Amino acid sequence: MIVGKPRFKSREERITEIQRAAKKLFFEKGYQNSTVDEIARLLEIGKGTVYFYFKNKDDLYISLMTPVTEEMGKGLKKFENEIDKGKFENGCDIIKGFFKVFYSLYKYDAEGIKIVQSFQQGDLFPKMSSETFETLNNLARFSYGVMRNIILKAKKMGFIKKTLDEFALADILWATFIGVVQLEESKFRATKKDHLYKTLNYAFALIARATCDDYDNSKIKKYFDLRL
Amino acid sequence: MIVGKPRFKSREERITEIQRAAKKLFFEKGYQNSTVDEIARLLEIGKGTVYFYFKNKDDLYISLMTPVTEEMGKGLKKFENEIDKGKFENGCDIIKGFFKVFYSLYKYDAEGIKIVQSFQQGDLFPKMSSETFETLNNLARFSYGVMRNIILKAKKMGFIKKTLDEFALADILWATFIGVVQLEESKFRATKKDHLYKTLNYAFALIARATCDDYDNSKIKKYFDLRL
Amino acid sequence: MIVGKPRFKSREERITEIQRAAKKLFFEKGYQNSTVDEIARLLEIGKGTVYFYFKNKDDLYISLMTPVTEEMGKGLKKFENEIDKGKFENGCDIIKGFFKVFYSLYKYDAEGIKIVQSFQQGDLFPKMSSETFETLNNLARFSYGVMRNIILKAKKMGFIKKTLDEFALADILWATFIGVVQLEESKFRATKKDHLYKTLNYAFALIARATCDDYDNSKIKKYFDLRL
Amino acid sequence: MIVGKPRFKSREERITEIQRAAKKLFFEKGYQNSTVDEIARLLEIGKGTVYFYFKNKDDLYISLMTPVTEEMGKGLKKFENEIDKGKFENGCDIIKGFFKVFYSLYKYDAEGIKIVQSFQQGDLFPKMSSETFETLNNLARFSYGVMRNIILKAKKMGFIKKTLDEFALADILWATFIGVVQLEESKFRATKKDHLYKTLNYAFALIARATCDDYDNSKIKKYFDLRL
DNA sequence: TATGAATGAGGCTTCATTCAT
DNA sequence: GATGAATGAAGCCTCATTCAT
Repeated sequence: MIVGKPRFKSREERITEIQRAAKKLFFEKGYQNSTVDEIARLLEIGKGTVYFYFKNKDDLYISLMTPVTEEMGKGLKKFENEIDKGKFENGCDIIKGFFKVFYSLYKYDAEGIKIVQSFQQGDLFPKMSSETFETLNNLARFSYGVMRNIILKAKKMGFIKKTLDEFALADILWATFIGVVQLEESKFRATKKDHLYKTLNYAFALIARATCDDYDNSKIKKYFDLRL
Repeated sequence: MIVGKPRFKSREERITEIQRAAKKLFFEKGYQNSTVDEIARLLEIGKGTVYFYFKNKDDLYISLMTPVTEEMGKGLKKFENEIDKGKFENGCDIIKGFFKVFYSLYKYDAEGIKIVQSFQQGDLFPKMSSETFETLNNLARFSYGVMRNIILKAKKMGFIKKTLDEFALADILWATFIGVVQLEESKFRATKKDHLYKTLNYAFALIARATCDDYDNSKIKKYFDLRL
Repeated sequence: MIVGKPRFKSREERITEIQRAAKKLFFEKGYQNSTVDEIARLLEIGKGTVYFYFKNKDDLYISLMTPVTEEMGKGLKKFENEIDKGKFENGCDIIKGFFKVFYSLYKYDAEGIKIVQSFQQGDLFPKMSSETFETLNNLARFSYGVMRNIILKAKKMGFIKKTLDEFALADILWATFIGVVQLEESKFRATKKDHLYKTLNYAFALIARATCDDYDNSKIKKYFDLRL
Repeated sequence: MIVGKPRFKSREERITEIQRAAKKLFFEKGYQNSTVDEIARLLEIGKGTVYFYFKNKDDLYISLMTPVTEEMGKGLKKFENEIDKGKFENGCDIIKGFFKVFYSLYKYDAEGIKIVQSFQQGDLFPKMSSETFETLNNLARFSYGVMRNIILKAKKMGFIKKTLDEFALADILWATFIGVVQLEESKFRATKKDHLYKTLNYAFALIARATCDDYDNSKIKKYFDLRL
């Protein structure tokens, strides 16, 4: 049996390296169109090495969701803390805060977000172990919890209308983010024109205007830099 | 004239039948997890028959997008005509109109929408012939055109703010729809609770409030049956 | 995708053909050293064809046990019937009868017997579905039942000693058969000399002498053609 | 002289340790279903260490046959010596002597016997170097030689019939042992009831009765503790 | 001596697609 | 038109073996 020279790297390096390559491929061609073989070839490592660090292809795939999911939790928590410290002055500011957290997330890991989306689309359910499913769901639930808390605080501080439903609003904020990302990426593939920032900003400006009690156009102008 | 029962189903019938079965399976298990064999078995027809009517599996898959895409075009066109006939009285009404078109579309063909989404996510690009791609893109562009026209008309009629960007708004309407559908379906799989109508209605109510010059809460109440 | 010409055979033919090839390979090289690929190549059929008729490699393997197991049941049942018809005249005759059933089984399907042996050795337990396991166990239990019945009848007819334990004797008859087959095959591989018939006959002659009340050397001579 | 604890185990210790672990695994799950990794993990040593002491997996496997094969040779030789010293008084005693050697062998190393069996079944032939094959064959031939010698001596001493064929009888003794072990282990796996001793004893009692000139039931009773 | 990360040949299995009937 | 047996490329995964440390 012929075995090539092993070139050693630290566990962390390898894992990151493999995840990066996997993400690149998954992003370009979709999960099902990417093969483990290709990931290995891309890194010039053996196929077996991938399986040394990940139980199977799905495990690798799902591991890509964790960083972005955790990052979202962290970002939202930090956001909440800053609200507690009085760093936000009105509702527009709060909605802009959501925008910033989400857009940072996109900048941090666009591929990861795509994977979360495809996870949400349910294409992986049959293949996932129920533990993994639970882990991911817990992370997601945590983020939702923080989002709702933030909305409740904003209501209490009189920044947004007290009549708003924090469950619906949290859903809509996230859904809008995901929907716009998906749409703009699709358009980008066809036209090579990147309107993500602009459109996302516009969408959150609309939400700001709709949710803030005391809004006037000057605030929209200030926080979103546009006139509605 | 008396005619005996036809031994074979008509071309149209067969095609519809196969598409229905395929859609069901694709919806339940995803494209890659459904096999042509399974589709045929579901219909109790031979596998070869599927290939008689569709060039290949991808062709079948892509064909499922057409009805929903066309239906959207038709729905929006009809909407536009009704505006021209003066059937809408204000901006809330218009946004509610969009909601109705989109929600009808969902009722008409939820699976089809999922397929459009996965198309937008780019999972099929490598497999699609450029002609098919063009056909679908044209249908999509048509719908976008109608949406923008409607927004322009609403602006002209003074129903919504003149400062609004019809390109951004059309994107956001569609993105919000897609994002909410995806999110709520994902939640439905986990919780079996269906909040789609409620959340979608809430989202469009927010957009209505944000976009209509003259809104007051009574109109939101009237058209969306809720208080913001 | 390039697909070769299909050459059609009847379901039965194909199954038999595949089983024959598999048996040949398994016999020559053992289960684990035979590949599905090789079976297909041997028959000049596609690998997929094997999987069209057998759920998986184990299923194919296990299917090879059925004929020999059934044949044994049939052989023993026939033997029992003949005893009922008074066709056997003494204990030596009965033991010779067992010899004949077993040796015919070997002639009928030597490879199948080897597979039964390796099954008994437990190398397949982890891989077998519990239903298959049950099916095979039931067939085996049936044969054991018939063997014990025959022994009981022989006791009742005064052919063999009444003190004999039919459970132990049934076990020993089968164990001796299996043990001798295994040993002589092993020797055959090394020396190319086939002593199976001779040794098996000798072994059953010994058992005959040990179990029959009324034996004398002339009966051993008559039924086993040798002097002890 | 005071000596510090050795940091590393001695060569002999390591080898024995690895063999013990390997035997345990091979016995439980079969050769092909056991991995080198698992053996190493069981011992909490590195996989490479196994390869330091054994050329490869097959080498390790085959090495497991040596102790039991040697032990058999020793046991039979000791048996022969005792016969020479006049410690056996009749044929039943001799056959019981064989039983004792074989059953001790089983107690000494049941797993080893299983491996010898699978070797006899030929599952390892393709993988074995011809030197190893020769070594093992020589050991086996030696044991057979001793067995035949014992039988010849027993004949000369008038303990067993002079007409008996020592070649056939040696084969049958070993084959019966192997066959019963295999059968009873198989039954044990299914029923958890251990009848090995009982059945083996019964089988050798039958052989005793068949081979000894002067037997009467009291001797069977004395040496095998049962009535035939 | 001992380790364990790395390798890649090789096996099993799936399934889109074809084509003789 | 309709069928389904046959195909084989292609993918996933295992694991014996190596070798730098």
